[in-house]
Amino acid sequence: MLNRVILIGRLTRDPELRYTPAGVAVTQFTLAVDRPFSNQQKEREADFIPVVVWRQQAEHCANYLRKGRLAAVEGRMQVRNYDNNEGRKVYVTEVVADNVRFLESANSQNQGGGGGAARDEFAPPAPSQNRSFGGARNNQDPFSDDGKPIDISDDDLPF
Amino acid sequence: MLNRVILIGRLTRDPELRYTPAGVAVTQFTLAVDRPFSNQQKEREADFIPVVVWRQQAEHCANYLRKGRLAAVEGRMQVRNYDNNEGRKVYVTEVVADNVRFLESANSQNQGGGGGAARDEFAPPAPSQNRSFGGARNNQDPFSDDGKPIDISDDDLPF
Amino acid sequence: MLNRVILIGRLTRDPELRYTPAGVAVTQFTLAVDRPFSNQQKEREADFIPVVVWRQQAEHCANYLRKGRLAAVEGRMQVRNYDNNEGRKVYVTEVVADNVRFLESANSQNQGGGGGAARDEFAPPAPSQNRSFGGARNNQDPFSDDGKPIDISDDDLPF
Amino acid sequence: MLNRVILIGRLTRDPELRYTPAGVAVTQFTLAVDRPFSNQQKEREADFIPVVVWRQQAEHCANYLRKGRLAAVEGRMQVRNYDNNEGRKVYVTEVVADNVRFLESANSQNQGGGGGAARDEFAPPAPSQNRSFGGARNNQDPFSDDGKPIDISDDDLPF
DNA sequence: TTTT
DNA sequence: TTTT
Repeated sequence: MLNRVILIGRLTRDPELRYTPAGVAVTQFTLAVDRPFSNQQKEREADFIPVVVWRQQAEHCANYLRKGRLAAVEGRMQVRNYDNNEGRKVYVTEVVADNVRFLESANSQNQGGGGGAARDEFAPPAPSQNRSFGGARNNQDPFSDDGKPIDISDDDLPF
Repeated sequence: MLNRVILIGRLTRDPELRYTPAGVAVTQFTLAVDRPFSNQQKEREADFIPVVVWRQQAEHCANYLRKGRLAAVEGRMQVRNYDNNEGRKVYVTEVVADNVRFLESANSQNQGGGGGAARDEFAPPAPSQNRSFGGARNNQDPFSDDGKPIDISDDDLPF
Repeated sequence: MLNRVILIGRLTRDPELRYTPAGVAVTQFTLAVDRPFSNQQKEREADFIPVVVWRQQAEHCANYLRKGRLAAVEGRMQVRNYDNNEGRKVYVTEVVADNVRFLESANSQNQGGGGGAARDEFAPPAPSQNRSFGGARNNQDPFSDDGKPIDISDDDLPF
Repeated sequence: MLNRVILIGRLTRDPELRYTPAGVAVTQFTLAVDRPFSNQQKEREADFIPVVVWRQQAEHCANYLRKGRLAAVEGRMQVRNYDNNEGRKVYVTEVVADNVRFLESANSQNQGGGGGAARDEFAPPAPSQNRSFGGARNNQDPFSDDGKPIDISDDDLPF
């Protein structure tokens, strides 16, 4: 009935932009959110929370976010499940974001490094005809490295 | 850095109260949270979100919440993982609540039914010595039906 | 940059539905939100928080909410100011809701009383041509009892 | 019953640290929170939201926040009222924070400037005996520039 | 009275 | 599989 999540944390990797068969943009990344206090102060701890962003914001995230950057995410918790290749039900919990704020600009000290970004971080997103074309052409499985099903479906669209 | 979740939904079952070896109360339940809109309006959908409550609120929840009741939960998202019996890492996402509100009183129409509740829903919680005794004696695995590890540890205490 | 409020409380009065000159529906009510703990446990305390709802939800609120009912409100804090009749700047803080949940149905025990509601609480909202007509004709000041300016403007529309 | 606010914005001025007669630290500042979209895109708009922080976090804020800095604030909305010198009831709405996150460190480009900060931003807070002494001695009215009553009372303590 |  |  009401489902609201707000997170501030850092990207563990560069975001991954994919497209559904119908050409809808979707970006995934994981946010490392430090816990307020570790139990016995042993080591510092964080929760690693998967985030999904759709449509125009997906492209903004892909263009302006990078590994290590600080971001605020507002959305809702979603629990999906599917049967893995051993016939076992696997549950996946993600935050479906409807609002992402970039809390560090690209000219901060925190460049994510690793060199050789082919993509200009400040270029506006490519025109949408191109994007939906490119998107439809992208036949890699979007979420496979998370053990999620091969094909991202337009049924997953949250709105 | 910031991690806040607010949910309103209905319990899918009666809450389960357990105790850590050190005698700390912990209650688990799952909240069914209706999604704002199903994609193609096919059938009604909900997210089923596991909630963990600690200490005094754990006992309040066990005493006053029942299957089917409406509740508001405020807390943070937590992602745990453990190795299952096939040596595979399993990820568990829960909401660790620091605030639970009961939005339906026990004398509402929505009793959860199923008859024969031995426990008086309006009785004050039993004295804590008894409870922590009983708790420490309870050697069933608390989270087993979710595929979580047998023993709940005091290391899981959020504060 | 990010502005999110979530409240659960009870209406202090029946909601008031008005219309802007352009015929956009807007409803106002005040939510009494109990404080978690009074300071010295003297008497029970609450915050009385003004809420504004626009468009379709405004009409739902007017139709289904009543004084005393429990509701959840999600929105953003807004601070307006205007010059009062003594030429002094007055600040008004409200929650502009984008999501209102009715936590008690009309057939609960909590009817708000006062007798003689002419409006059927479960009737669907009147057809929109009528409403916007009636709205445009309603030339009472919408927010006057709160000391707010006489005319509600279409400039106040949040989206 | 539930009252939660999360804001991200920039301080409009340096925070002001005061102490209650009993020596409890309290800091006030205003957060400028940009609105998601101005109505007709005329000019950019923001809400200016007063924030109050108590105890240890009050001192952290006074030490590490400055005008112009980005911060995240988590807390609850509080509506106070008092009678002004014309015998008129004035309502004051603030966010009582229980969690403040500094989203820009002091060595960012965004120094707030204005020269001559006597206080070292990275020095740890002064020892608490001194602080509560200094605090108790501070008999200026803490909130006077907001038109609030002269004396801040220990009754205002939220917990 | 307002911030980037 | 994880971020500063």
